[in-house]
Amino acid sequence: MRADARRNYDHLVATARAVFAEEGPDASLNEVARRAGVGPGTLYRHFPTRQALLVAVFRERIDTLCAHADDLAAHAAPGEALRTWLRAVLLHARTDGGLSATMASGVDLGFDCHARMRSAATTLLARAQRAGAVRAEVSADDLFKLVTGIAQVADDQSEGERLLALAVEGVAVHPS
Amino acid sequence: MRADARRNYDHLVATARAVFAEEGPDASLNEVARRAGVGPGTLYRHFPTRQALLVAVFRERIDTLCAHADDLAAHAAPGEALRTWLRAVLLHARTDGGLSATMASGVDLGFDCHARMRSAATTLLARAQRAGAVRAEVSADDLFKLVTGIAQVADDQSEGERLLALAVEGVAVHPS
DNA sequence: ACCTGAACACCGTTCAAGT
DNA sequence: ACCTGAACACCGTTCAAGT
Repeated sequence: MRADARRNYDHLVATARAVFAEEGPDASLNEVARRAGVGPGTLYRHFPTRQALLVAVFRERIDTLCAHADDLAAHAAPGEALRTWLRAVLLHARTDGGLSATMASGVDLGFDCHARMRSAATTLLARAQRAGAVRAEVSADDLFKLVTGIAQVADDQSEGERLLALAVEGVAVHPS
Repeated sequence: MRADARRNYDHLVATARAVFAEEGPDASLNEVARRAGVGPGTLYRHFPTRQALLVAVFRERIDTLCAHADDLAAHAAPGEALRTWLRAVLLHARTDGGLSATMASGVDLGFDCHARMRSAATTLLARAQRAGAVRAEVSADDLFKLVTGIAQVADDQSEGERLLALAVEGVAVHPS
């Protein structure tokens, strides 16, 4: 990779991060290119699709979430570890909406973003299920879909957490 | 309202129904106008916003859902009535995606669409709560947000119903 | 190799001009 | 009154021409 190409690549990612944060994941790609000071063609050369650009931007966040999952698996009670992680996923999905779509899309991207998230979720989920805290028939994908669905309709994080808690505990009353 | 205006209005609604069904709620309004054989200005004159057009299209469906709710309130067991209705709402929200956004948006539209859905939901919900079948702290808006969130991420109706059942019964295991 | 930016086919929206 | 459709400012995407 030539030096100027590398520089453009990095600068595009940084600019895209800012633009997505400001205007959401539907922001104009032409504007990203404009603000990065390159032609639109350069953006498309590096990132043939909007998804590709989103993934580049979110990569570290996904790393962070996975690390958080490892930490919780090592130090927190099974049920609470899963709940806490889902709230963290919700926060990220809400903050930059694109992450949400990216996770729920199921399409596997250039690198193993989806796979890593799935594996982090599976670890926490299996642990909670072994402890008898979560229904056996629940899958990691179920959880992602619920969280990303909630992320898309919640007006703010606290409403999102409320809905998430509702889904986790159940809308229905259970005989106790 | 002049006769040609009335005719255009009706034809636009019918065309929009078809176009939204084909291409989803983000379909091009210019194309709706084109297929209806009128200028884009005419569309905007009748429906100043996309929401206004969506509401006109979905009006009957909303009527149907409300009637369904009344029927269930009269004939089904409280908890099951609510569940059945939520599945019906999910189906409609999934079928024409716009209904989903319309309901969750919370903005009150020209006519009482949102209010009527809310009242239908509240009736079924209150009944289920009185019967002790649903948590007391759950609100009608909570239910709409959950259903519409699920509608947006579910790939098909059966997956949606699965997620809905999960949220209603709860992801967590409850001591019994 | 890589970048540029004009160009294309679209979009939503407006508004002068017509009937 | 109501409709028309050209016009404007955008968008995503491509691709010949440059360095």
